[in-house]
Amino acid sequence: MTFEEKLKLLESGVEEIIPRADLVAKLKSADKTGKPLRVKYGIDPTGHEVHIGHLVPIRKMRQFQDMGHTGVIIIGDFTAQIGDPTGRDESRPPLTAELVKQNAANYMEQLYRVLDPERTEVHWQIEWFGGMTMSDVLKLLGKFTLAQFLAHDTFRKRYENGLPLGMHELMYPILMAYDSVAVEADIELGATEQKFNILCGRDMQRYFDMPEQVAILSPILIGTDGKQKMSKSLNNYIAVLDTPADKYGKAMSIPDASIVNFFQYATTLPPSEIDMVKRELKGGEVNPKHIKMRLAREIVALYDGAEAAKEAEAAFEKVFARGDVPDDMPVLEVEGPVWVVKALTEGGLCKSNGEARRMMKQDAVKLDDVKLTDADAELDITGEAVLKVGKRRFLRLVRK
RNA sequence: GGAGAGGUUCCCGAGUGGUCAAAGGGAACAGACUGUAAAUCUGUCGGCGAAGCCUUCGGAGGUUCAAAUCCUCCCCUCUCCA
Repeated sequence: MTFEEKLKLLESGVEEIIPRADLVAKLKSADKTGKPLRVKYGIDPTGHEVHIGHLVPIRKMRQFQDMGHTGVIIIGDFTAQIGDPTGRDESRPPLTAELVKQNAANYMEQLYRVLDPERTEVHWQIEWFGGMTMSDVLKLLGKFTLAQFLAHDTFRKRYENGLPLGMHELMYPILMAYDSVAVEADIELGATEQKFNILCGRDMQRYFDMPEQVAILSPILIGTDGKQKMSKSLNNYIAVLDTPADKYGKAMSIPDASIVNFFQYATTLPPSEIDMVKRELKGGEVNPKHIKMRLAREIVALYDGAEAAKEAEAAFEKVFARGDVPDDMPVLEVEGPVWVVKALTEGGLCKSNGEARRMMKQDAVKLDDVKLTDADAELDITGEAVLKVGKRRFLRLVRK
């Protein structure tokens, strides 16, 4: 790969590079000296489920790794105690050390689906913050001013709207900034919402007489609802650990208007291909459904392989296009006649008896394609039968 | 420390003694229509084998036949003053 090609690849799918000239310079110097660049990305081990939105920068990291550079993952064991205030309008409850540890382990396992372990360094903030004294902390704090922070939308809005804003939350960008000093980052990756935090890192490095890192900001992946950013709390995410079938299904549920966005940021298709997708959508000759199917395939293939993608598609077609039942579904063994409602709750199709009754009332429950409406009915199965709630909840009942 | 405003079901938000499992909106779920798209219409949206009962309105007590609503204490948030 020529230098130009490399640069082009690294710039693709990226929202902003600050400053671009520095990136070019750093890459050139790395080429010359053979010294890999240190590419940082910080994670907050607050949850344990990684979704594909998180992986936009991680895939960028992988590209760097493939060029011989080093990925540096920071586990934010201290920042996790704060909770990233960015984009939030409320404070987050702190986590226990135990939980943080567990979350981090889960998180890394998922990241290694994308990252090259051979070229990944993992550091915990406690490595450098653990030994700091109050006077060290004060020194760090002294580098920044309140005005700087109030210039940041998140803080200003919370402040102006009279929402609680903890002092410790102001520490978040400062801790993150110092991470860059500690690991001597050349580049920091993050979503655009991390701009402020990452730029604080540049300031901090300058205070420590260190070359400043380059910020490479990825666009924020929109959620499957097509409206808000992908996030766990909005339940509009595709998780790395979702089954291929779930990934496929979730991808198919995105609104047409978001198809291009997903192609751009959730797949590895080259820009030329994406242009073609755009043209197809605009032309109106291809049913957007088919374009979306390709998208779904691409996404599944990225994490689970092409084979799994094909299978997921076949299963999807079977269930949703032909109204058939899937091959794989949870099984509930029954000894004799069962009360429908019990079967629905015990099989995990409904959360409560009440919900089960409601579903029946709403004509959502079927046993082998026969609508069930009597909530008092007993099911007497011979052999096996498939119980279905709505379009996508299935359970195989098996008579013991 | 002083003065004031608040904390309601997933979220926003109404509710100031019974008719309140709590208006309205959002989200979500289900049905119709479809392409697990959008838009639209309809319905559901605490738990219990459904009868009535149980749990819920920051927390703990209290008044009352009856409390989200009144009283006491406590916790938390915001605003203004210092």
